[in-house]
Amino acid sequence: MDRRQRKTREAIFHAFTRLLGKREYNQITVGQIIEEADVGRATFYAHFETKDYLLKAFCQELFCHIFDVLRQDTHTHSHIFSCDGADSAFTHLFEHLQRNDNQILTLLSGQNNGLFWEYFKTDLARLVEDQLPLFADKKDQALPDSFWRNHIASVFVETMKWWIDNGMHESPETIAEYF
Amino acid sequence: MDRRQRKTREAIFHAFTRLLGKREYNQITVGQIIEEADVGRATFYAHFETKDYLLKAFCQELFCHIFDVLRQDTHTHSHIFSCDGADSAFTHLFEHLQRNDNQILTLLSGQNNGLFWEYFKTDLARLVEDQLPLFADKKDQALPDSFWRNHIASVFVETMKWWIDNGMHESPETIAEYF
DNA sequence: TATGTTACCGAACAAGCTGTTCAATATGAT
DNA sequence: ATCATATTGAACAGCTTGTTCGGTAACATA
Repeated sequence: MDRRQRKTREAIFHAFTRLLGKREYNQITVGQIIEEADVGRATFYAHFETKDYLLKAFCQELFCHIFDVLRQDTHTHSHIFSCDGADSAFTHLFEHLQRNDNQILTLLSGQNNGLFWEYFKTDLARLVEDQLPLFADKKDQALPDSFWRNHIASVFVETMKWWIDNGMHESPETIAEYF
Repeated sequence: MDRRQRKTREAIFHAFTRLLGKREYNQITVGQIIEEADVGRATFYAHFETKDYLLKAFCQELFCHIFDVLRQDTHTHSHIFSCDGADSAFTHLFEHLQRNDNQILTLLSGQNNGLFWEYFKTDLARLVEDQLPLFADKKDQALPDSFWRNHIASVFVETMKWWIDNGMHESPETIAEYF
């Protein structure tokens, strides 16, 4: 990819992040983004068809990155330390969250961020898929697999939400325990 | 309330419902609403500050109504038939849903309806509060109460979502069982 | 029936946002 | 050095929002 394109893309992403810290997604306009990114209007639309596509690309890059790193971590750990895979993966995720890596917290907390959670959950699903065997002993035979997968991912997300909404006073380990 | 006000309010609500059947919430404009409702622009803004306030009032009226009826039903039933309170309340809710009472399904399924689910969950919380004792035996002592309440409401909502997204092939009783 | 109050209409309005176009310029790749 | 391509800035039509206004209709009260 052309260096100019990269620079513009990054500038837009960074501006977007900064604005998300101040305003709600719905309240952010393309005009604000291009001003904050110091980029021409036509340039923005050369990169992203609409604001929603920007959000999609943004989440894809961010969440995919986080989960990929996490999955790699887990593999590495299980190779080197052979610690408990399930606990480590989800606990690590809670830890990342508490440290607010990549300002992910800034995005997920707040008011009308259903879209962020939706994208987050989509990427989370793959992690759950990997860790599924570790929940096998808790699953009732009668439950359909797709229901079970969705249930685990949902409960994880809802646990996160509760944690965030309640001020994140508990330790990541405690939350992992609740989960 | 003045009959004229009632008429206008209903007209707007009905128009809103009809439009929600066609378009996504975000795609609906005030212009479309007042045209569909056959109501003056100024009149709309005399009733609702913005489109978001309309949504809020709309959901409040709809969801509150449904849950209130349900709670009354449950009480009546437990008086007359003294059937199992927990199963009946939640199973009844699944049944209402399957019959698509008040077109509630039309609102909850679809794409970007995070707001609807949010309002739904808020009203659901009160029902859960009532039925809480029935889950007491399943609760780990270590869990905070607020976590537990949120967990039950969340799992219910996520179960509903899964059911809807997967075509609602299962019977209400089966889904209640899964839940 | 008469009177005062309140809601509605509809048209117009400023302000803002969106997404597109274009020729001119700057930057990158080879 | 040359060509391809990304960016710019400005202008644009079209749409949406929320407000204002005088005139008209419906309501409540006596």
